[in-house]
Amino acid sequence: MAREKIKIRKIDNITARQVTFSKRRRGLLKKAEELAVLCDADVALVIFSATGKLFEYASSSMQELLGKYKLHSTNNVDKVSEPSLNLQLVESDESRMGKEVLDRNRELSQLRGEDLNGLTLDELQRLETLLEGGLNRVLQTKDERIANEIANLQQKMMNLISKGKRPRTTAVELENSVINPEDQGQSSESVATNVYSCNSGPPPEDDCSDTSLKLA
Amino acid sequence: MAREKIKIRKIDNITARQVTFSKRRRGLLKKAEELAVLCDADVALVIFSATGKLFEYASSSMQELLGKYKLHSTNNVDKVSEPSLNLQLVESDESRMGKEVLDRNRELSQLRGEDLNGLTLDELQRLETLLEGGLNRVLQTKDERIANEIANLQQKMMNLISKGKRPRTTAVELENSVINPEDQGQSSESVATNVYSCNSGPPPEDDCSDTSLKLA
DNA sequence: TATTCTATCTATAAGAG
DNA sequence: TCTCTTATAGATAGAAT
Repeated sequence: MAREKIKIRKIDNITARQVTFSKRRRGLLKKAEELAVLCDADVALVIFSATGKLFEYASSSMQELLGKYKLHSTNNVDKVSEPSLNLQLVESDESRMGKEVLDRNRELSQLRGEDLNGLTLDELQRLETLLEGGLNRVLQTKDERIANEIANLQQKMMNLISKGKRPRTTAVELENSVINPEDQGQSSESVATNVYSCNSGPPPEDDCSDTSLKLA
Repeated sequence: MAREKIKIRKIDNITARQVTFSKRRRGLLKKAEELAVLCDADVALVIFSATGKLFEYASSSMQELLGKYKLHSTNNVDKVSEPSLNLQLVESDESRMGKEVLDRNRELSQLRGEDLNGLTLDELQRLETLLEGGLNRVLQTKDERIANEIANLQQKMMNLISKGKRPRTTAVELENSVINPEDQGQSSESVATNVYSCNSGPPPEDDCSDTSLKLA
């Protein structure tokens, strides 16, 4: 836009490139602000020079804007935090955590109160997907944990049984017993109770209390 | 930069503002790219229109750039989590919920990956409850939003109908029509399509296109 | 709304300090 | 590296479509 027309490709001459960077950077920042003001838009602009220096503009809070961006963009927060498998260990980790914290913070503040009213339908949709994904992961982990605990308990019981106690259920019956996932999330005690409930009737009081103590 | 010089402040006329937004947005995106190419810089640009629509440019991966930004900017995660904006309401709210937010933050970062394995069953249970609550709030807000949009559209349609158009569905039928929540989050147009789908058959082309245009 | 058409206004490439 | 100057390329306000 000046004396001569130039092609849009990396400027070879280093000095010229730096000069151009300085000029155009200013222009870009200015125009970013103008757009935000004139059109009531939210604008975030981040520029890193080739030497790594940072320049930025944000019409409001950069954090807010980036958080909002996260909601709109591929809500793959996980995918985002994963890809840096190869390089900078500490660095990428820090930035990842920072990002995570920010994201979560924003999400939390949104799901906490009525901030939700400020969100668009699309944003709500993304939040929903996000929360659902998290919830599913939690549920899955919980179920696995419970299944493991139950397995452990069964093992312990079988050990006891093999030590001479007279079982009210055989080993085979225990293995085939169906555990109701609805009754999870409690202590070992309640799980044990659950196992007992698979029997046809309640155990005699003496043995029951005895076993419960050992399992608790 | 044209017929007349304008002052850099919010354009009052809505139409003019939108037109300007469209033009300047393009210009800004173009210049962002030019700067990146010419000067070998890393540039990230995020623009939200006043209506919440997202436009973006990133010279490389937006994720990488934002991560890089996090490192350079206030490396301070604490300062970041405090961005309680500018309102007293928010602030008091923030301090009141401060601890809880921090806790949830930790929990949420845990539900991201396999960190869940470090949690006890009880902790998982808490997480589950938390997420369920948030999810419910999001869903409720979304449903309300959708219901509102639908109501608006119905009102518009009824207005059209009352202006003499011969309806294929009566007002009562419209009110009783069941809207499928799966099809939300889109423009008025798609919702209108949805409403039409509640009819026994597709509307004649002439009227359909006519109404669609007026609703869009 | 988004484009197209101009007349103008801005940004900026070169060059000099 | 930044600034100022100046000529020119580029962006865009307003109007029309």
